[in-house]
Amino acid sequence: MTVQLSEASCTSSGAANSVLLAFTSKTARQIRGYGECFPCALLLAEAPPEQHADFDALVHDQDFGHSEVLYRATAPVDAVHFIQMGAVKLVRTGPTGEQRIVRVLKTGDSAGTESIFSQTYEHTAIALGDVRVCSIPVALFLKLVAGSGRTQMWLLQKSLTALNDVETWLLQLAGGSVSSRVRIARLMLKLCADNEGHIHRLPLKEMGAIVGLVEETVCRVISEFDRQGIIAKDGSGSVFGQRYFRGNIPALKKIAHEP
Amino acid sequence: MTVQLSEASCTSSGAANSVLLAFTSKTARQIRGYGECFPCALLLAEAPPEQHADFDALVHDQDFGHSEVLYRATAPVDAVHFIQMGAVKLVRTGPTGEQRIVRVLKTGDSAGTESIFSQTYEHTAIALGDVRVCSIPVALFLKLVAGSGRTQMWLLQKSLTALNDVETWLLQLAGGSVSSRVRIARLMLKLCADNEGHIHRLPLKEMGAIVGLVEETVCRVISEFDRQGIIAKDGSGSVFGQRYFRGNIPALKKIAHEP
DNA sequence: CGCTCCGTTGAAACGAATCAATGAAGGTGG
DNA sequence: CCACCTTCATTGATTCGTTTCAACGGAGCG
Repeated sequence: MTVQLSEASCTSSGAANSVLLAFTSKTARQIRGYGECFPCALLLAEAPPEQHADFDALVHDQDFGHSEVLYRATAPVDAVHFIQMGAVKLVRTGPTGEQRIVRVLKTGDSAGTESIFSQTYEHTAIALGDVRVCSIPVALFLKLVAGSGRTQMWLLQKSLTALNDVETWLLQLAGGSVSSRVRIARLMLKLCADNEGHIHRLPLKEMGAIVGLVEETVCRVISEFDRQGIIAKDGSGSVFGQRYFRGNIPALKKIAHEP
Repeated sequence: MTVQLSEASCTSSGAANSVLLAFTSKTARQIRGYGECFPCALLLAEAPPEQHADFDALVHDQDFGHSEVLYRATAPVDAVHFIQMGAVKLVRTGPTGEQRIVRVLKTGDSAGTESIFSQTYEHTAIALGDVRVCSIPVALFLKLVAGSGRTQMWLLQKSLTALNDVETWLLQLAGGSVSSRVRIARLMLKLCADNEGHIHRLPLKEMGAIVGLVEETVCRVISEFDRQGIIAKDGSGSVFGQRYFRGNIPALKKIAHEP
């Protein structure tokens, strides 16, 4: 039996060029049970059979709780992680110690692959809420990648998507002539968790670290949105309400397109 | 005769992981005369002989003058360009029309490769000063890449380097809590043309488009640097003086590390 | 010569950072 | 179970930096 497995079911951002990524084989789930994780399925499907044992021995699931560290900048690169569930922030530290969140990874993204050619990680990766990942030692990962053109193309595509994301980030969120109000509206649109208006809720300080604003300013803007009924602090009191906003997406989009 | 050809001689930013890129063969210059251009040399060395004719027919040098457009955002992707000489700015346009320079490419970088999986370009690429590039139709490029794992790894590495650059850009230059003075000092360090203190001189408005400041503010800061003797408007009057500043690099570095 | 583009400078308006103080929530240990 | 402590969110008053508006001079060009 042959089955088409496309990344569309796994990725969150951008329209994947599925021509390159669809592959025909037994589904990964059938192969070994890594079906939940597209990258693992791809790697396994492309690996020569004699490496399957390595794979089983070295690849493992890992769970992280809120604000736990997946890896730390300047630490030696030991593994790459594929996010099966949850969100992860990538933090950079500047020459004078200033910190800034440069990306937020969601389900289907990979963490650490930026650094596979470096000696040390370039970011600190921190879980936002509960996170489940597949971890692969970097040595094995490199071996598997080297042997598979398809995996290389997949990685390349992921990397280009990430590049695109960061540039969009830079354009739309980073300071400059755009008002705080607009920047935060744009940020909220980026942090959408679904199509129901659920928005990942970060601490105000973290939002500030993304858009380059101070905690208090973020608070003021969000309070204003709240007063205008554009967002609500979903089920205040419940755990849910501390993890998500509920937002009026069209209204936010309108603001995001203001000057 | 076998010769090691490493990209170190071609790239400008970051320490290339030459293990991956060094390849053993006749040098490209010997092969066909594309030796000046590392990517062409690589592609040609990796291409099967029957494609060499295509290569000769379709790959050609191209020159651009100051502020000429290499390609335009939203236009269909037709070719990728390897910069042999000069500098190119990549401009993005936001939802509300705001423009921002997200990267500046220099000799050894490639333009357009970000978009090889897209239908349309993501940036507008504009020459800064005189530029010479090698242009390859994207269809041929994709064919060559698909057939060569080494080229894929090279592209991947380039892409990761670009990602790294943009994130650094975002962290260090984009607004937020960093003062205009520091941001511009950092920008000037990025625009260094050599080790003699020559700095690429962009119109004030363009500098503003990079760091997210208004023309006038940039002017004030630069005037201040001038008054303090940190930079000079190299040989005012000469063509040279309109293309470069002369800067006191250590002094600029000192400012760049201020809070 | 008049035109436009670019750089330059000043004065005033605005927005965000800063400083400061308070309240709500969660965790800890008695 | 409650007092304590820490962290996070909130709000106000003030200060500071950057934008905005405006005006002018110089360079290049038709």
